Amino acid sequence: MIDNTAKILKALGEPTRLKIIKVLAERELCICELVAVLNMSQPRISQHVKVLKQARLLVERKSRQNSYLSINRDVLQGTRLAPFHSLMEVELADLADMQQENQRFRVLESNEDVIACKSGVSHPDEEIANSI
Amino acid sequence: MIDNTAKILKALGEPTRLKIIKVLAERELCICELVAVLNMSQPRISQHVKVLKQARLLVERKSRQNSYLSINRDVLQGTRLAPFHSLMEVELADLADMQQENQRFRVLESNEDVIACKSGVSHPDEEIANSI
DNA sequence: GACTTATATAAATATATTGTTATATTACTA
DNA sequence: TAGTAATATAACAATATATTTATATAAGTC
Repeated sequence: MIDNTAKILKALGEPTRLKIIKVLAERELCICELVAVLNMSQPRISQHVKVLKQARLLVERKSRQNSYLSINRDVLQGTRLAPFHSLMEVELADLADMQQENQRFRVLESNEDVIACKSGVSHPDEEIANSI
Repeated sequence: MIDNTAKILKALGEPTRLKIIKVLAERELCICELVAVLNMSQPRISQHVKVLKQARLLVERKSRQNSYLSINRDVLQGTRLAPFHSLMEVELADLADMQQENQRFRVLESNEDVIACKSGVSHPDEEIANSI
């Protein structure tokens, strides 16, 4: 119990991982979208996601080649760590630490890399295929 | 906000520090008592306590030469991180990970080192001076 | 002021973590 | 099944962390 609790708290106790959690609180995103929003290298995102998955804080849904990550509400539900709770209650748009991330998140659909990743020539996404 | 939250979660995300928090949830203790309960070296305890104080999770009360530590309820109050919350709700006595610590905690008053530390020849503690 | 005692800090070591670049893997598509 | 795209992993360097032993500091006593 001590070790598992420490593992979960440690997984949350890193700025990049907190940002991933905070962005995923908006909605499910795939790795390439996290890369675009956080403006970090793909291995860096993958490695942090791995830590969060190992702590069972994220769940993964595979669709085509994409890995969609979302918050595991079962583990995080009813959390009561005040500062974390405060962090999660603040709107992403109001979070001074994440202004750039928020900006990129808002225009995600026009991000070239994401478009290439999600609607690439090789396998157009259902939704995008329908909406275009 | 991100950085401060990460700092607090990171401070909590280490087994020894979680144990310190869990024991201090029972009652205020000085460093030498933590040393006795957790059966760890004094520098080790002091260093972890320093991290917890820097994250503002502990507050310190000085009495004679002793530093009494207690949980900063202002920071931890209303926490909502489920596994941490669960941990704090379990009785120390029921926590499989801390059976030995619990045992030492229950007999703290008969621990030689603690007696020496708190009621040493040089400056008997009020309470002990009264009770002997 | 000399001597203890409680705690803090320093120095050293071992291990862990983070981030980068390069490469592997896996799933799709043509 | 060859090629490509999305993600994972490996190898490495840089930094951070945890622990121990030894020593310093600071508060109390005589």
